[in-house]
Amino acid sequence: MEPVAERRPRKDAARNREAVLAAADDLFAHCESPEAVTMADIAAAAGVGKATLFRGFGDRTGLIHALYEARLEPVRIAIEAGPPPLGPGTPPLQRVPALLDAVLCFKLDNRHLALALESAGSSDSPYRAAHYDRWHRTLQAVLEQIPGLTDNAFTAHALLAATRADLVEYLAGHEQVPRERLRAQLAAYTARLLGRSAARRC
Amino acid sequence: MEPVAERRPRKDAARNREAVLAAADDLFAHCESPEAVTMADIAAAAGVGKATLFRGFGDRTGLIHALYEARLEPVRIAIEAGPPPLGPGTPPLQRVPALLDAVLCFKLDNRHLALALESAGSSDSPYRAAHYDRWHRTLQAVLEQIPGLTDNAFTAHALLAATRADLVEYLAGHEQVPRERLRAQLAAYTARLLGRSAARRC
DNA sequence: TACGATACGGACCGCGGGTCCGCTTACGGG
DNA sequence: CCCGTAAGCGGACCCGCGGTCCGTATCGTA
Repeated sequence: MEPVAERRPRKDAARNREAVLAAADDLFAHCESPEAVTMADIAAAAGVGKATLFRGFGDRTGLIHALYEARLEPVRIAIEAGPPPLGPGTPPLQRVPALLDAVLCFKLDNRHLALALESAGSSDSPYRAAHYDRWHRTLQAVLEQIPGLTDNAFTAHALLAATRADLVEYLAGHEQVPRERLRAQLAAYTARLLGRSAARRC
Repeated sequence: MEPVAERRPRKDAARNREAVLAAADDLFAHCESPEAVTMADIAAAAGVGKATLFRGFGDRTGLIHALYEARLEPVRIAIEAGPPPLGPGTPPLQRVPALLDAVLCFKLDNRHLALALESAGSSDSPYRAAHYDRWHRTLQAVLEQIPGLTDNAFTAHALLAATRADLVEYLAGHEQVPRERLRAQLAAYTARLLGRSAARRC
């Protein structure tokens, strides 16, 4: 019944964990489709036995989640405690587009990962993932501060849906839309939605 | 080099095809997750050998596509040649929300199918499917008719993203949002986006 | 009725996620 | 410094699923 002290892992275990994450990131980044990279591939690339993957991460989606969260952390911190326009203390009308732009940029920079995560099989809907919930709560909270809006929970979902990994991949990859153009379009879309809701009184 | 006459299939083949579609629809409808129903299950439920599935539909995604297109056809027809507010000849500002509502309702009524299709594995992005392209073209074309809008291709994607099957499933299933409320929220969202762009001049 | 073409079905295969168990290695106490 | 032990390792192994093959049954026709 002690507080149990949470024994820290052995040194080699930690080293292996890092090796696996690095190898997985690399493989996902260099392969066409996320499901083209198998667990055995990752284990081999990391110079490690397959069981080590499963012991360390539970299963395939656990591994992907761990990778994703690791890459996401800087963004999370910037949102929770960073300077404007991302951090708190930014006026809502600027923070909403800033949040969405951050999400979009993250997905552009980590297309392979986001894709691997969101297409991980429908057994775990992307909407039940912790990071989605964080983003949704944050966005909704900011929307609440803008007067004249309703149904902010839905609105937040709908806005985030515009940054879905496979859509981003389709537009940036298949349709070759340049990064800056995509960002501009999302910004314009957001602006139109927030509209003259509190900006310019008629 | 003849026009090849496209020999019609044998009677039992046609019957089996229908049996398979019916069985698959039923299984997808009654199972938790789309990937819980295997090809062998479908074959068994249809009283047919596995090879018959693959001969008739190519592969798993082919079968799901066939099912989806079959269920979708009435909606397609209503959009292409039906009466207002869905059909052509409707004023754009009413037709956009009508189109989105039709998509939403279809996905609500066919949650299992839409989910099965969109989570069919990332090898085939939902954005490369024929039906998505149809919807996107239609929606974009209608948006073009509304003055004061830009980036209509992106806007159409973003609006359609709000009706993604897994989002709909999450809201209607997990969050228990009632059907009419969802429809109203999507309508409000759309209306806000189209805003006073041509509705009410200040 | 007889015969070719078409379709059938279930045994079979390969592959990938996940597990098991005998061996190795880190690390704290003597 | 060495030893005991438990945490960690690895790859052979298992299982289930998508997809194929081929001998057999059925349809449609003359």
